[in-house]
Order: sequence, then C-alpha cells, then structure tokens
Amino acid sequence: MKLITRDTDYAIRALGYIAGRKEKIITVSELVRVLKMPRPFLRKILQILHKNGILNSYRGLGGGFSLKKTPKEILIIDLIKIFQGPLSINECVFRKKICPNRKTCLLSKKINQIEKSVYTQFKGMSIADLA
Amino acid sequence: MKLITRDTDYAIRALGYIAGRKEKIITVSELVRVLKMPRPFLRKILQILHKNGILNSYRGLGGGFSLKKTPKEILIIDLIKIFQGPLSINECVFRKKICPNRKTCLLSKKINQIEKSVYTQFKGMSIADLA
DNA sequence: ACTAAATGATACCATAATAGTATCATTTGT
DNA sequence: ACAAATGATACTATTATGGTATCATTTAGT
Repeated sequence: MKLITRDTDYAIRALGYIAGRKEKIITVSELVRVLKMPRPFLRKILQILHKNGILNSYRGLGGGFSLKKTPKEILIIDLIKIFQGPLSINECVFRKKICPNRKTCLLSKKINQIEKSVYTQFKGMSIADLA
Repeated sequence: MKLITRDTDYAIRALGYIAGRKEKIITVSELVRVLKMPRPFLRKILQILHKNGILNSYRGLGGGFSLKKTPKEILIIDLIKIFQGPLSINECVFRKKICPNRKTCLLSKKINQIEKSVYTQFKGMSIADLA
C-alpha cells in the first residue's frame, strides 16, 4: 500500500527545486540534470502541473517553467489529487446497495475517519515545507 | 488513491459475517449467497486467510471455515498486510542515494508520520468492531 | 528568414497490480 | 460409491503505473 505514486513524488521534488532557485524560469533540462528523472516523463508531469494551474510555462528559446503560486499555496494534497485522483478507500465499502448492512457501515465510518485524517495531514503540508 | 483493495474488503466482510454467526463452521456457499461475492475469488481469499492463520478450514462434506482467532484478535491492519503488503509510501522518497538532499528528506519525515498514524489507526480496528 | 531551444499535444508501449476464472485433486460424511 | 466441501495451481482480463516517441508550435538570437 502506498500513499504517493512516482509521478506525485517527481512533481513534489521538481516543484521543491523550482521553489528553491533564485531564477524564476527553470527548464526541463536543468531539472533532468539535477534531479535525475527521465526527461519525457518529467515533461509530461510538468505539462500536467501547468494545465492544473500550478506552473506557468514559457515556450521557445529561453523558455521553461515557473511557479504560478507561492510554495506555501501549493499543497501536497492538491498534487495527490492531480496525479492520483481523489482520496477514497474502497467504493464497495460505501455503496449501500451492495453492502447494506449496518455492521459494515460501522466499519466504513471508522475507515472514513482515517481517510479524513490522512487528508487533513496532507493538507497541512506544502512545497514551502521543503525550503 | 485507495487504502483498501477489493480482496481486503471482501476478507473483512466475510470475517465479519463468520464472526456474527452462531454456527462455527461456515461454507463458501453461504458466504456467496449472503454477501454476493464471486465464488472463486472468495474461495481464494479464504484459502489465503487460512494459510495466514486467520481461519480454520474443514474439508469434505460438512466442511467449511471457522475463525481461528477471536474477532478482537483479527486486526484490520493484519488483513491489509496479508493482501496488500506492508504499508509504504514511495521508496523513492526514502532511498537516499537517489534522493540525497536534506530538504526532501524533511518531507519524507512528515510523510512517514502520516504513514504511522494510518498504521496506528488501522491497528486499533478489529473484526470485533463489526459486531 | 533561419535556426536552435524550448514547451504543447498526443499517441503509443511495457510492466505490474488488481480482480478475477477454471480445473483438477483431495478429503470426508452419509 | 457419491456428493459436498476445501486445496492447489494455473490461467486470464482489465486497469494503473511508469514510462517513450513524435511531431507541432513558439520564441530568442543571429
């Protein structure tokens, strides 16, 4: 069971690096050189971050990416949502038609609490916590 | 992101049902009838629970499965471990050779805390909580 | 205008995990 | 002997993960 997948992890580290650089615009080449990530995969990740309003992008020579928000505003939970979808245990536990008995719902209530606690904790973490 | 997979979920519900029945030995047929799970899949799950010391099994006519431990002793965290392996975030965050900078390790420390809290909470839940 | 350096868009691919199915062997009560 | 049960094991289909590959477009500098 893992809470964070590779793409989320790469995103966190790339954003952390960009946040720590004085220069505003960082190229994929620099990120690949420093962070040793596979270039096409990282490019895809950065494009997704751009589409989701986390990064600005600048095309052409001298282009690259810059943060669109302050590091403090970029929450880990948002990155998890972008790359891994919303938090959710197992829908089967919740769908009442399939699982109608009260006893199991008691369980689902508890699991729900755990989910919320994970959510809250990830919400309290941002890219700024890396600096 | 999901914390519990289908097999773990089925296991929890099957064990919950067995725990709630007066009769000690329950057949797969009864579980399939009541819980509406795919028979061969459930059979595989119960066999795994047997191999892992959660269930007794009785072969032949009149056979079936019974709990080997009290409901209180069967922890959700153990079932998660059996079907989903040990809890672990993303090894990449932890492998220091690949990710050597201190900043990211600060993040991993925080994520580690979240992992532990999930672990602790699941540890506090057992099959008895369904009864 | 040309070129090199950058991202945008999109399609493709390989591997592993998930969620099962299928079959035959073995045991056991009647 | 037979039917009802699990044991063992191999197979399969679908989805998620972790990428690769290609071509189009933009832009700075010459």
